[in-house]
Amino acid sequence: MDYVTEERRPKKYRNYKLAQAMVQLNMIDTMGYGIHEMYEKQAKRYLPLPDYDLTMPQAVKLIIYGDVVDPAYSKLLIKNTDLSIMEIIALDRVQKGQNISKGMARELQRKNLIEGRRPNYYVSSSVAEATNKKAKYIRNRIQDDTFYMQLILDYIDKYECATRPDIDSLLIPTLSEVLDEKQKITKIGHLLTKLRKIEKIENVGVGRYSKWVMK
DNA sequence: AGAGGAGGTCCCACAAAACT
DNA sequence: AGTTTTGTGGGACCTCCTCT
Repeated sequence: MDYVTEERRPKKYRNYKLAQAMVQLNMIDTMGYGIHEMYEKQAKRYLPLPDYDLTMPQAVKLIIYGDVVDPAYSKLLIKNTDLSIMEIIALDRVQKGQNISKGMARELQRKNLIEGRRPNYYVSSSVAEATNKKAKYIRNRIQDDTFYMQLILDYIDKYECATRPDIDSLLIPTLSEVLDEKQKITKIGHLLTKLRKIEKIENVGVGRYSKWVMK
């Protein structure tokens, strides 16, 4: 992220000849402006911005999207050509379901560029459609929870019972990237409590031997 | 027996939406 | 504009099991 902003871009290389040699040996990209340029080019083409995967300690994985993920995002960019690069990046994160800072979220919300509630923001495609969309998005969000709950119910229905690890491995891959591992566990805990409260399922046993069954 | 861990429950704080 | 409702994450606490 830092390399995208002005401060972190190299203005010139201190050892020009060394840099040239490294370029010729394909050890570094042409002029060191690559990352910033890629972001700008993708934005100009109304495409989703590149992502970095830093999970591997020895390598950096760059994902460049060749296709539009969220059409609403592209429309928005076309209509708002005066957005700053940081705003575009933040919007892009929203459309990918990733986290953004509170301050940025507030700012984007004020400009009617995003809707929804932390941490479930959505890119709004236009102010005129906002009211329609809002209802739709809220419905989507509620649907998400019922979707997850249905997954749990289906699982228990099929296998008659489910342990917590069963349910975790069932839901964790499908939960939003916004949540980290710990938050996902908490969320699943809440979902289970919810299901128990509406008396769909019940918990038997305790600790390692606890399992969920249909009520 | 006691420490530590796993899993569940309850409740609180916070923020945003909905309501009036 | 102020108030109420709702959704969410997180912490404290409880029970019971396992390990030493």
